[in-house]
Amino acid sequence: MPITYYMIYSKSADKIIISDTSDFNIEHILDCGQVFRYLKTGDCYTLFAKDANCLLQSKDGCVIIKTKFVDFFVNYFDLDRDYKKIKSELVKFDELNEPIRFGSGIRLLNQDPLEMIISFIISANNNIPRIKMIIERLCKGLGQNMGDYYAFPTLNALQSADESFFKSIGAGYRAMYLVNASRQLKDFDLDYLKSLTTSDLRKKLVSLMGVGNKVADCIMLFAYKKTDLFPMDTWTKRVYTKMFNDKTVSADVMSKNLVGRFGDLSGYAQQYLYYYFRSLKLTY
DNA sequence: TTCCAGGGATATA
DNA sequence: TATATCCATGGA
Repeated sequence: MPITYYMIYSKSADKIIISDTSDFNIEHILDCGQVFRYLKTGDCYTLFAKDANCLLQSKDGCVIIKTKFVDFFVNYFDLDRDYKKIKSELVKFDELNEPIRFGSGIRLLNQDPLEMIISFIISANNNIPRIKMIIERLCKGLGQNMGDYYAFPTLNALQSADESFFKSIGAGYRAMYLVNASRQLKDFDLDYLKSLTTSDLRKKLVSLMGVGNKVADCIMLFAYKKTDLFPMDTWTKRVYTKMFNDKTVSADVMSKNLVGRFGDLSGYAQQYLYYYFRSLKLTY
């Protein structure tokens, strides 16, 4: 039986080395809108996820990930998935040809469900620099002090905060959503939810205050690896309009039509399209 | 000054 | 079920 998979990385106690960077690009991964907690310092990036951190650096054609949390980040960066295969399937769609070439090093991260729920409630009708700033203040205000950084807050910490706190960090009218959603989450088993179908999980997530279909799709894509979905935001609506020359349909119908087109790889297709067209500042 | 950002809640028909 | 309006904030 042939072995079709090969390792793109090696790991030791304190670092991961990505030897094949054709499917791993730091900028592509960080700038495609799935993650908000990172800093650029010189030619390095510092990334924070849940209560862990790592340092990312390109060197001699490799990417080095320095961290105390090696196994956590092997999973986080989705290193055991074959992105060549995914891209070879998606590139059969003409409209994905250039976006895949442009964002060839994108990977869909396996992020923490609670962090994604809170982050994407904050993301609604907001822009990425402000989302980053609000989340940074959130961690500083409620997250555990890890020494040289702050962890993402636990659910208990989030539940201890009131509306005035969330307003003080700049959340605006989403402050009330964050208070209510945090309360509602006491009845959620976030690990169990992964076993639900995309449709059932979406129903569960949109019951949270501040979570609609788009935010739910982002949570499912970035925390639960549900890829038979296509989050429709202000950019991907423009992509749809450009692709089909039709801006009369609702976002839900757009999403449904695109999932009909890209199937189980829709979530990946969405990231390539989002990253490419946002970089072009596509307008109607 | 107005528009816009990884939209959602609410009222209304 | 489908559409209209309102919502904090700050950069462009």
